[in-house]
Amino acid sequence: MARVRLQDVAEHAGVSMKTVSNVVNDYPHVSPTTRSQVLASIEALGYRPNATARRLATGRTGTLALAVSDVSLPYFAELASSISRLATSRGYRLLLEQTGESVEAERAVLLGGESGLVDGIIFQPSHIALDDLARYTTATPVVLLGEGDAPEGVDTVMIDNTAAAREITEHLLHLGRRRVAFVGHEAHGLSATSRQRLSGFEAALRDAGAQVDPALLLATDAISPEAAEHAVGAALDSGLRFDAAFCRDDLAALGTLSALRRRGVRVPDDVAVTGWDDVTLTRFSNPTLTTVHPDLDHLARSAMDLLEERVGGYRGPGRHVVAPHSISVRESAPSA
Amino acid sequence: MARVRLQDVAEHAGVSMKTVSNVVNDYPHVSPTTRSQVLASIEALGYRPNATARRLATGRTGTLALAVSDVSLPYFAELASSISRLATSRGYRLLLEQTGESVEAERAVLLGGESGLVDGIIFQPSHIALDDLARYTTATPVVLLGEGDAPEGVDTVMIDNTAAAREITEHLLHLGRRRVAFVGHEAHGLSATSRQRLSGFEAALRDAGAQVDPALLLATDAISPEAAEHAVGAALDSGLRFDAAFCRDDLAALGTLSALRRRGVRVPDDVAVTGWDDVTLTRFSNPTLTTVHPDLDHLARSAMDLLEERVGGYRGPGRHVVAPHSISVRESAPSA
DNA sequence: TTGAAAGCGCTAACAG
DNA sequence: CTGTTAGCGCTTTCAA
Repeated sequence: MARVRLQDVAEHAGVSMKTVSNVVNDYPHVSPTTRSQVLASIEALGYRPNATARRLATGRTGTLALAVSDVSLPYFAELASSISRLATSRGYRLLLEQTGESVEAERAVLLGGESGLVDGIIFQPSHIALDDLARYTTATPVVLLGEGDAPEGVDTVMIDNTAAAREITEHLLHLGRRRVAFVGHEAHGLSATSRQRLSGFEAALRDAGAQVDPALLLATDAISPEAAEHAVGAALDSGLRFDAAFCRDDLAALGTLSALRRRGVRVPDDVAVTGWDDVTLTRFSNPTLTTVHPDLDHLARSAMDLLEERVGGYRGPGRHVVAPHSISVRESAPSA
Repeated sequence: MARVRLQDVAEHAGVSMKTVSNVVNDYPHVSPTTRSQVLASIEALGYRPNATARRLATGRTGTLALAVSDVSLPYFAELASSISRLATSRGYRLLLEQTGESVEAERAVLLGGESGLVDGIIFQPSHIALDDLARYTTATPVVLLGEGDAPEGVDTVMIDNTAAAREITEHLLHLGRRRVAFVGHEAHGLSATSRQRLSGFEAALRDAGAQVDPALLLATDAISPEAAEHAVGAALDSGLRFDAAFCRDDLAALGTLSALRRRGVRVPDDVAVTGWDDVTLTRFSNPTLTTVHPDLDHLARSAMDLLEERVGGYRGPGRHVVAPHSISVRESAPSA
């Protein structure tokens, strides 16, 4: 499959490489005759420009990276879908990186492995520490997603986790619930995400004069519905009682619903349940799920905007966009 | 951020570019002294090899593309996660492409836009026609996923859809169900996927002497739980009755469960429901979902194997791997 | 074991 | 409006 090069097209058309290049890149100043001639040659030879060579020559890769822990998690899947669409519409390709549960992998994202491969990175860190983040910041523009502190000089986009946590807890309190469990934070090594949600949760309880019972903080050893089901199940079996469950995310909520159902506990009658992320399936669970709705569109768009500015050469201080959120009220914790 | 080049390292270390290159690429024949010297210089200057330049020089990109319609769909999300992990473990990066509902986009995947960007493509087509597929096959190695016919010479990996459809239909028949609806195929322009599942479905019904009632083929105008909920809801409201629903995929099944629940129809007592794909959430729906379980691991691994052989230069005829499947029996259509 | 130099395919000054 | 030419940063014969 001898590849056809710009050179070959030039010869075939009897013009210079520059002219072919001009045609390929839709340069304005090419005579119509020449243009059609060149186009004919391109067609005849089946020429396709080599993206790699172009990259090397221009220095722009036209590629962005999205790094999340695991795209099989519905929230990240929806985020990836959204970012991918946006990237395409703005003329970028999208490289997908999964960091799993490994801090190493998160570091590698920042170090960029081999650099020069992408113009910028949209990165939702899960486990890496703040100072690590700061240390590994490289020349490649980065926008941080999710929550947690960010090193100075780095752009971030996130919803106000603490406020959202407070709101959805208040929603539970308005329902008259007083023994509210928190489900799904990490048993060891609390993530920034969990920390913020917990903090809003506790603040709301305190403000309402409700008790914050440490026994009601049900940690899990994984971010998964299975782990949540297990944790909630074990708690119930040990005799623990509560009338509401604030779940760290929709997946934990799904596991919680499952644990409750298997034990004949009615939702929302006996226990009201809330999730976080408002992924599609929350509208199809049984019961449907009350959950925090982040404005994913706004989030994705902001991230792309900030990143494009950095790619475009912006060198200023870190910007911090707070994306809007709302509470999607459904059956698992209806309106009062 | 003046980039550090191989050249710079060479000068700093007082050796030639070739030597630095040798060190960077772990070439065997470099004297330990030289090596450590070079490594020191690399460290000192903070050198990172430029991937693009390397690509241009070697011709290998070290990148694979995965093209699916939409990664926010759970099955594709789980597929992408799996393929991404595999790709990483084999030393590739993964470019994510979403084709949405557009045949154009699917063509573009094959044409490769600008080529030379990836070594190979794993592609699950949704809408493109067979002859289109054949016409647009290019120099870039491709492995086709999903179902449907493939042009000669192209590698494919899929489960035996027709057989799986037959099996899960038989499961429903063993439960004594006789009026089985089919939910979720396209109203216009049946996809190859739907066609095969329908054909296995109908074959099983016929073999059992059950009736194939055209009124029970509930098409939807999108591949989504909403669309399925709508279609099933409309059918029920119009007085249509059935005792089982074979859903084209898990999302359609979720929508079906929802429609049934809203109308007080009990699952599985009144209507048994089955899905397809066995995505994570099927274990947490209420009721949990009986569904076709494709061996995703086998599927992903096979696709990678075939692709790597092609990338490695294999030019033989198309291979066709049939990945194993099974039926995951859960509450929505329990064992007889 | 290491060095010199010729590309990989394209872009972009700079001339013409 | 079009041609010439020098890189982009790395790999890779071929010599030394």
